[in-house]
Amino acid sequence: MAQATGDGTVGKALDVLDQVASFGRPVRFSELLEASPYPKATLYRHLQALTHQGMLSFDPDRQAYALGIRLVRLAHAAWTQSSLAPVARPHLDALSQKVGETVHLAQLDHGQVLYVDKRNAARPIEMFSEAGKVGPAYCTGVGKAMMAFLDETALAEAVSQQSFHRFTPATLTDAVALHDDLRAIRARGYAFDREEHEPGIICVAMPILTGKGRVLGALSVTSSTARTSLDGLEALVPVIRPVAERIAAEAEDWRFPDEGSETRQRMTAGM
Amino acid sequence: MAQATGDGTVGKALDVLDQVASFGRPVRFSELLEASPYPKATLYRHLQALTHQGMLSFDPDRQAYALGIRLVRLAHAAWTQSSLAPVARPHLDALSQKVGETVHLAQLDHGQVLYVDKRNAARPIEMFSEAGKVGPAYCTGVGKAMMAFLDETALAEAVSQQSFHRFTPATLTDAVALHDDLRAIRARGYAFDREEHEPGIICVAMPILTGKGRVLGALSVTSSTARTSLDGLEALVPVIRPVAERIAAEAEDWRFPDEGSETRQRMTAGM
DNA sequence: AAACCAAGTTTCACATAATGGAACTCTCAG
DNA sequence: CTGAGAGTTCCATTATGTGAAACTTGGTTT
Repeated sequence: MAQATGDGTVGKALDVLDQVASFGRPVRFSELLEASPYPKATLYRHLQALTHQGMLSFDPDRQAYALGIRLVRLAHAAWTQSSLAPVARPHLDALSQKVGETVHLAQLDHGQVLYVDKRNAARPIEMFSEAGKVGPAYCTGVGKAMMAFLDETALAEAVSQQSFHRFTPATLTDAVALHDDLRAIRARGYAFDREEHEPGIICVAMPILTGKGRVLGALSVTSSTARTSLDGLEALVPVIRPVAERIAAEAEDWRFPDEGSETRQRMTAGM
Repeated sequence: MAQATGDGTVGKALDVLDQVASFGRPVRFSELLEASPYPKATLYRHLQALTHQGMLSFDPDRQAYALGIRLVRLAHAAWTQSSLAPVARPHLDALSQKVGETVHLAQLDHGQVLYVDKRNAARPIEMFSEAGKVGPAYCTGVGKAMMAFLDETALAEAVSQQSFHRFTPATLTDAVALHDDLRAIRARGYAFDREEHEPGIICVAMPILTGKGRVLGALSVTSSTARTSLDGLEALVPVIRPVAERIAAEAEDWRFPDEGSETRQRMTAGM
């Protein structure tokens, strides 16, 4: 239901791409065929096209399709040219340093939370293996912080995409409970995760909003009930809020440093 | 000439995607139109479809298109399910620790070198802003190490995609010189970068090959002429080679830990 | 305020390109 | 050798993408 991809051929091809992604491992043609709404020939040609384009790679030994490295290249570009993530980087460094806790930066993607950066007080960030992860929106601080400030239609769509799986006793398991919490968040200006996703894990999350109130992303500080409490985290709000505001401001008037924009040929500095 | 995208509608749409990427910043419709081979309406519909699909994002304030965050999500999946990068991770850690120099892991993508991971002896890895970068193949250690072990047709294609720009006096500036070096590399089993890309920067690079001799990627240790010499780097070969072999072996019989593969809904562990 | 202009969006007849059933080819197992 | 399963190609049908041109919108000039 509500499969609703629909955007012509391109949409279908990207469907196939997602399908390959959803397996989380290289897949055989027949496995895809089984799970695909498309007939053999159609699926085949889409796989061909995507492979030819480098969006998929085909491992001839294993006879299996996997996601292609062109995606990594594109994502690098996406991350770099997104106004939010690169601008936020130094601020995340400073913030995690200051509060000594794990800091996340997230954006909303099809009703899900997508983590675009992270600072783990102790260990340094773990690259692609960490950033790029997605998680549920209805039971995470960042997710709720962002949803709370969506306009009506965007919110409705986002809510409809939530699965409301109960992870812990505190998980909000229906749209009504979620809306209540969102209302409170809107009034308060920031969100909490009260062990809603994982027992013992709590966080405060602050939305990152443009001057006009559009949601750019969210910022959170995560800790555990063993180390602190919700009150303890709330005490950090005066530290977190200005960081979020700063990031928003910088992201908004981020005028691109005029790099020579050669087509598809960005040189690296250090080999 | 040799624009050769060609794969039907999907290919064209991905062209557009690349075009947006090539700007390195959010772009207006008209800017794209100017640089696009496609007529207004066609370009417009492709942008619509891609945006709708989350491959592009449209910033309503700026009225500009940028790469979408869906790419980041897909790239995360690509990185995770690629057999090379995740398998290599601990080995890179160990290697950089051991040799105390910068270590790169790269793959070949359309004749260019794509860095998929990196360890910088001193500073921790710089995430998306580093991994995902592309560089020239003909004048880097990893690039030459990989090209040297391609089969004839793949090599011909890769060579044809080199730009042979002279970065330093040592840069190989034509196909003949490159072929000579590749022959030597094939004989020797590993490649050098003799300040060919950047003055003062040298490296040794080892290809990562499957049992059948297929190129999976390459591994390099980079340093500067101030700190060491080519001989000094060559002395590390006995350390590097087994690492490359180990990674190759593990990547080859990487049988995927059977995670529950829910479609498009991978849960995160720590909020 | 009216006229203008540029940027973006929609329309529509047409032609290209995607579709999918079926036939074909390969490879491997019995 | 025979059969089964997986993967690839064919081809008539039809859905889709195409692009010139008309239209709408928002901002600027006279």
